[in-house]
Amino acid sequence: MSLRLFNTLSRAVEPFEPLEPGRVRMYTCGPTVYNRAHIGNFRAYIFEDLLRRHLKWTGYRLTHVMNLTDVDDKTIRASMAEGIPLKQFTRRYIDAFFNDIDLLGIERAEHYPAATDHIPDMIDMIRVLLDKGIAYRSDDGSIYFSIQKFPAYGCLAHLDRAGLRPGARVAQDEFEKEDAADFALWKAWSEKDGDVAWDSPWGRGRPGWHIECSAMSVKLLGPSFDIHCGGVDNIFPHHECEIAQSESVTGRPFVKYWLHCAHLIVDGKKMSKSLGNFLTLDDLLKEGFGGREIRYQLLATHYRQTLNFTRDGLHAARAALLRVDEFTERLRARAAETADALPDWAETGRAAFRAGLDNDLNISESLAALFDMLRAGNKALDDDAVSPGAARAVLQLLDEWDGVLGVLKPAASETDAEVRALVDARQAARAAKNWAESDRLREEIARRGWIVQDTPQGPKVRKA
RNA sequence: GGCGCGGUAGCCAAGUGGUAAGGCGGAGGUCUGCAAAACCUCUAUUCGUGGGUUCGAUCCCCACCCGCGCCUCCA
Repeated sequence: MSLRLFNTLSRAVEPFEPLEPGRVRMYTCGPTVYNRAHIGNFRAYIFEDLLRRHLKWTGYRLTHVMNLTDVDDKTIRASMAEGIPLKQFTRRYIDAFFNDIDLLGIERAEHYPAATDHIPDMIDMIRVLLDKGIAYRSDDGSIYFSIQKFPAYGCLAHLDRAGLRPGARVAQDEFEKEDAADFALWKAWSEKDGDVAWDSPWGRGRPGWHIECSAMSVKLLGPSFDIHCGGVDNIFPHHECEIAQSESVTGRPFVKYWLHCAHLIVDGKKMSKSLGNFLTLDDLLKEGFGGREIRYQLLATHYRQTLNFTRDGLHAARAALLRVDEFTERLRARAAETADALPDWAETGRAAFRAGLDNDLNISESLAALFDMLRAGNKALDDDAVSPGAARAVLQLLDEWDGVLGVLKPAASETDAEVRALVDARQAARAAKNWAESDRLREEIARRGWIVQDTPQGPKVRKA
């Protein structure tokens, strides 16, 4: 069975067939770089990372673009509040973003275009829309997209034009629009923008948010591409607007598969600053959790399901990963240099793992396959029924899986000389059956953050 | 008002018209100087509630209850 994905356009799971055989072009909405990203953002990026890795594992050549929104109301407001140039302000959060995704084991996309580097492309697109009579200029010099001119508007969100009820968030002063539902392609400069402005045929101003993604995706991936991802909140209006703009300009179908990631909640409640459960990666690292545990928890729930992020969940992730690590170590201790055939119990797991991910990235099925294999493998090791060549083959399989999950390999942890000396001293005490001294030394080692385990092969040390 | 999602063991979380994956936690056991880890066994007669369809429903249909999302720039 090959890959099937849920397409928001059809609201159904469809077989995945790229526009060009063997090649996938994918665009994912990236961060707005005005503050530190929160774990909800990372949930989306980790889902996209899983998709990306699985596509590569399947054998596709992949071009993945993730944009950086480095100009919008929030970036402008925040940089002006600090009194520093926009570019300098956003640089700080772009750096933080890359630092964070590294900590979470998120692979780099092929391109990270920044909106401010593509203003001319946006202007070109807007010009075409004006020429076609789809966009219009208002009195203040802003340009709007007329949704009346794009009958399919609403196809992604499955919203009727008639069903669009003006929400509280429609600014009251936007009287210059012909229709309240029209959206801005270009915003004329206003005092609030400070020195953030670009010249255009319609005067100074800046692009609207939606056109940024249309311009950069079409430029880097072409008029039609395979996959576009984002959080569910982007379905409307952002992605709806992208479709309207892009298809109006190119006359071609914009995106074949739209994939959207559900939100997460923290301790059963919506994440919000007022509830004090608004979490950034830094917050969790300060609490002593590692990027690997955080990645595991964010990864382990199916992407279309609301995820409940909890400290308990992080502890559960830590325990589960420890089991994986122990299993890997047991195999390593047994493995030969070269691999033989995979044992039956691993062959079963191999198929099940793959089937899970192919089924719209059903990670739960795949993790179940992993743990089923782990149990069977441990049993076989206990029974001394694993040949060195088989052990190597299973290690290779785990390596292959980790290419997709990005979470199975432990972070390298090197003991220092001091801890090693304590471990040696403890071994000496144990050999002398001096249990009191042995236990005291174990305490000593624990205080330095390490756990000693006595095994038939001698003591093993791991980070607490 | 419109569109849509979800309610499965203490917690997290899959799943299917044929009688409940997996993880964490918990209990007992094997092993161990003691631990730890690992392994074995156990831990939902039951899938929000009430009807219906069916030989059979957690899974399909209807109603209801509860929680949640979107309806113009929040992943």
